[in-house]
Amino acid sequence: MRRRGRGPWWHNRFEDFGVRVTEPREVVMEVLLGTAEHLTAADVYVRAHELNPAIGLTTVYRTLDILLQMGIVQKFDFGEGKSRYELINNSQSKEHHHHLVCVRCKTIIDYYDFVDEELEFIQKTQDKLSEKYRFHIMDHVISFYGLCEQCKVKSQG
Amino acid sequence: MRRRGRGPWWHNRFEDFGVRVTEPREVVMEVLLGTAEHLTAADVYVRAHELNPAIGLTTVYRTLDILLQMGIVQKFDFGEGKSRYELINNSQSKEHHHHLVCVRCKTIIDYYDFVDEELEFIQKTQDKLSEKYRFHIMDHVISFYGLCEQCKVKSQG
DNA sequence: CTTCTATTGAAAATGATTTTCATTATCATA
DNA sequence: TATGATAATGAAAATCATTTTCAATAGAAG
Repeated sequence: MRRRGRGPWWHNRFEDFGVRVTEPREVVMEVLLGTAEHLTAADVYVRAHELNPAIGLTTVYRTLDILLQMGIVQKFDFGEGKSRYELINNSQSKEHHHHLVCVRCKTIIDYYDFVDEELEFIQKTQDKLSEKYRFHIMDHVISFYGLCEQCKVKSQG
Repeated sequence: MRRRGRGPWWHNRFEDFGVRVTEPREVVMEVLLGTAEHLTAADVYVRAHELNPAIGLTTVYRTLDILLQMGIVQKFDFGEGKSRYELINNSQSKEHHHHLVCVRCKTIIDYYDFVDEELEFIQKTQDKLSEKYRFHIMDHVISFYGLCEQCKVKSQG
């Protein structure tokens, strides 16, 4: 699932999208591919910078936005005042997960469980939504909000 | 379902949460109760200001955060660079909805459909998550990302 | 090689949110 | 009802993520 023509898979995606494959964009992809989870733009910048110090923060922002529009990354906002990005792994993959957010201490727990039920539900909903709103759905986010164990205890005290 | 003691329902919630019921907080609640959908902090400020010009933006932010922690409002981030707030209506209510977000033009469509399937799925998942992560879940958000009709067409051109 | 256009990075601008801090309001109790 | 402790407030300043501007550069097509 790697090369076709001459380069990694995303080269074709860039081409299809009508943008050039450039050094900075390659580096940003490299960073995203080489890491685990939700990075902020600044995180990406720091790592990209290690690989190639010529790359600027502005370009990182711009590249992330392009990747977002292409459906290659997903953008999250957890109310931290900044966004986080991560590569989209197909919904079926084990990387797919969602979040439990504590509204008090703002802790975020990733959970990878219960994908079966989710898949079934998402499939149904997605199909209906696509049709009704003529929307091409590429991805989804599910987040639960509440109190983590510690904050729950504090509430009662 | 209104008064008990002397005041609207949220007075008790404030009390339970250990914070005072003050004029600015009442006004913020009034604004939220009197409007339809997702307001930014600035929106709330403007409206609160009309009702009582003494109220400051800082207090609006602080109040919204308290309401968030109490589970009275929900905070949304759609990647606009600012958050939006709205009162939480019970999941079963007709007000409950989710969002379709266009990653290209950033348009947001609220949808109110398919609550039945959702309720079933959410119930199951929520119960399991609560137990496994000892998390007290108060609310959830489901968002779909993709391309709206117009942007879909542009992509193909 | 030349031209046209996309891309880039630095710096400045923007804009939302938070922090600081002195003042004021509120509550429980003397 | 007066009082002292503490919560809440608003204005201004500080932060910090993100966007815009703009001149310089790189890449593709001829």
